[in-house]
Amino acid sequence: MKEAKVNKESPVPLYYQVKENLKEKIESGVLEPNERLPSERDLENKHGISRMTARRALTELESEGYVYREQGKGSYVAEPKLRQALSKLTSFTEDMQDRGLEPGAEVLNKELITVEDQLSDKLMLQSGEKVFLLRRVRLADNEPLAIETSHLRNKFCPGIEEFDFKDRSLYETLKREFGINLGRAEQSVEANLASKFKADVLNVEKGSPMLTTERLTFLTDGETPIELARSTYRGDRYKMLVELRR
Amino acid sequence: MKEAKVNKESPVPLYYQVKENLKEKIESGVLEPNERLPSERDLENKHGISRMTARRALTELESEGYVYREQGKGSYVAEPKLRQALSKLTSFTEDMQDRGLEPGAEVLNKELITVEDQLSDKLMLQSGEKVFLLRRVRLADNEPLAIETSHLRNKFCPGIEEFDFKDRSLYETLKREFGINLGRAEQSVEANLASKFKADVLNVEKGSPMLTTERLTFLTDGETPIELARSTYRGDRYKMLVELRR
DNA sequence: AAGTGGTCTAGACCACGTC
DNA sequence: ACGTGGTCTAGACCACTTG
Repeated sequence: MKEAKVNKESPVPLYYQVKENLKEKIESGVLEPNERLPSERDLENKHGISRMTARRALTELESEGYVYREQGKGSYVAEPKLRQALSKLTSFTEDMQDRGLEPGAEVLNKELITVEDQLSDKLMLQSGEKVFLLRRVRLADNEPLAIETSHLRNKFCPGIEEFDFKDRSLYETLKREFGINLGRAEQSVEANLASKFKADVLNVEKGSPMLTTERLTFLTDGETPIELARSTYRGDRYKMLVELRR
Repeated sequence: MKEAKVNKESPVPLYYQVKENLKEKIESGVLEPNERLPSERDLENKHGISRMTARRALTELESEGYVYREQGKGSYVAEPKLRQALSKLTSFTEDMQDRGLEPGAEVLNKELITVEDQLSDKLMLQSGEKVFLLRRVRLADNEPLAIETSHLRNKFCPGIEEFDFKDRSLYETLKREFGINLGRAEQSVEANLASKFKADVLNVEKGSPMLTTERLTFLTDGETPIELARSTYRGDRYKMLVELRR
């Protein structure tokens, strides 16, 4: 009985389909913490795939903290706290999902522009190079939480301005539609006060505390800047989490 | 020509031998940044292993930041900065020195106490366990920049209350006087407004933006909490820097 | 056209944990 | 004895980059 839970005709890799399938069951609570997951051989039979493919889905879930595995015993759902994405390069969408909130967006502004000044320097733009500007209000469980302004080098994602980003992750679009994987980012974080405009959009009082981040994101070579994003979060609702080492 | 660089009789996995072999060449500088690594097929032939095994060595090096890979091109040595301090666990003293500022401190409060509530939970205190509390104003080039309150588990550093912390790094003291090395920390960051007390101490207006961090620091086993520190930085003077990785 | 990394198969043997 | 995850093989086809 090969239940058709994966689509072998799809361009989406099989291991990825299986992985997302399981991740969804974990995040939705269908599979509870410390509950046993299907074994590699189970997945092999159920989906009609090879063991190495089933295995890859499980090992990636393990490395992302969704699952822990014990030799001779099985694979189990990890405790939620262990999968908190600390100090990882995540999109707003992933960040909210990790916190158990429903991410959303309302597009304020979307256009192709040319820019001058320091923004051009940080992105190391060639002269006249076009930038895709996307400004969105970001929602968590339908409440406005942040204003996010992304500047993307359009030469790496031509035509991206045609997509609707209301319910679409920018990073996921870069990966799926343009084959762009991100490598690392340099981020600064500071505290300031809400301007009249931001206060109105985020439904807080003018002068409320805000957490502002500026993120410069690079491709996997670690050197080519692709995005500069500025985000302003409601200080009363958002706490940033970081894991520090050594 | 199967050069005997890996030992197939060893209990050490083949992929791990190949991985460590390459990592050593990268760290020693035999392979320079952006230099091409052997392809998967090269490693296959050179070591007499299968491609999947060679592949695993390379993909793990990639996920650890030693290598970046590009489809159709090859695998390359990553820039050292990418694998260095992404988010370093640093003291205020080190942080200021990195920025080229002169660190300083004024001790506001220093005492041995017993605590209840959530602080006790976070530090996983045994009942009745003493905590060393140290509250200081932190200075940068002789200007007040932050208020820092540390709670240390006194059982790991008995007698620490005798030291003067005016011009002495707490972390440096733990290391030199008590042989305590820190492993990792979980830190949260949020924005809020200055209270009357904090505003006075830091010489700003009440209601100014402040960046507040709470850091739970663990020993090198990664499990034993030793310090809980809460810091409040002037929002107009301090910007936190973080490096994020995929 | 040749080489590269990305995905996938259908087997195999092993170490480990449970019954 | 049996099922589990850990390692490994020897192929295969694909998409992509470069000469």
